[in-house]
Amino acid sequence: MSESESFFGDPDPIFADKELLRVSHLPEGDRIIGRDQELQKLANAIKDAQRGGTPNNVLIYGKTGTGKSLCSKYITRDLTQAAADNGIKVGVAYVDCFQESTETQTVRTIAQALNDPVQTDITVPHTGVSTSDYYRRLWDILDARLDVGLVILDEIDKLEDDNVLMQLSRAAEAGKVTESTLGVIGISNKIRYKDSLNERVKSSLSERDFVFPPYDANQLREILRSRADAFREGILDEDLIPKVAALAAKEHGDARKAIDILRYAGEIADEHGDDTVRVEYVDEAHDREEQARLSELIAKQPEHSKYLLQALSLQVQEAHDDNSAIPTKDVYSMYELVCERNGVDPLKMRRVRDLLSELAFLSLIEQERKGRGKGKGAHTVNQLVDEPEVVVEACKSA
DNA sequence: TCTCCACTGGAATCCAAGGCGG
DNA sequence: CCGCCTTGGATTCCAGTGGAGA
Repeated sequence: MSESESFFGDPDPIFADKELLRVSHLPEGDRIIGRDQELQKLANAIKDAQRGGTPNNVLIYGKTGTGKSLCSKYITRDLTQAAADNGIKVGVAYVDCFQESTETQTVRTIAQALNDPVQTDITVPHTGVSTSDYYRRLWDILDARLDVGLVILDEIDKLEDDNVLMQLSRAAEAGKVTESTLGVIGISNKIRYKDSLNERVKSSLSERDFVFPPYDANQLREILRSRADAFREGILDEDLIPKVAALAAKEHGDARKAIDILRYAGEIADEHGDDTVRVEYVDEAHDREEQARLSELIAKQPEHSKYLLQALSLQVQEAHDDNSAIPTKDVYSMYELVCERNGVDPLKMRRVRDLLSELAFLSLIEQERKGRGKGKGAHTVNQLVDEPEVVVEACKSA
């Protein structure tokens, strides 16, 4: 790559089209690997929509990185086009229930995604109106500009209550919408999710359910090869893709992880000024991937949760024992210091306990209740799941 | 086995931000 | 513009818990 000197610097020596290595990159149909059956089943479930009929509601299960979101997005996009050829207007709303976990937020997001203010003359404000108002606007939007609305609820198990599912799945029969119809695609990591639903929602929501199995090493290898165009010709070490695929297959067959590791390996080669992406970079790339995933999760947390994580990390470091469990009270006093250092007012104890149990729910920390003996009552101790140094680093970058 | 009491966690309440109808 | 309503985060209040020490 040294022959093309330019005032604007050399072209990227490693990547030809890095976009291909973004996880959100939606490949063309022939490039979704090893999911032909699943795509066909999904298509069958919702195919009525392309003639304006009501699609079946679907629940999809599978571990992270098994292509659930990808296939849902792909198939709904395909359906929207096929329907448009029949003169049927299909709208797709994608909701990440991790981010929009309350009923109000979910309805609002759906309404915003399906709305076109110019066409419907309906506004969907960010705050200030009641939940039922959001519902009413959503129904109006559906009737006004669509024949079929498809709602993808990703990480559906993170929803706080299932009222929204009830409303969505029964919208048509309850006469909320008359000119249009509605289908729901729910995506869950937890295979037992269905058991937590009440009977009515369960029967209407999971008319069909599918399980996406983890990718095996062969499929992962193929997936990685299909994205190898992201790199310049011939710079990948021969054993690189098989090694990354084997690593990811061992860890739950997560394709997203595999792609991320491949990208990091490329970046490491770039930093070393190396013109080959060597197989030796894989371990470091793996570390980076784990750190990045943690940072991403921590970055999504509220400000004070980050301070709490920092406080807990500091105490664990002070204790010189990565597995030491810190009582909530001690975490709180350290947290007050962290807040002071950052120039913010600390939250009260009660609120902090809520945030801590939320962090425990996300498996960023572990909590255990302990007794303390006479006159001491019960209390909770908190433990970091990850290395304190890593957590502190993640909090800083977030 | 009983008791003690700090900590837990549910519930009520407050507050800020923001839309809506009059 | 004003009063009223909604949501969601934070605070306040308080009854209940639970396990080591007696």
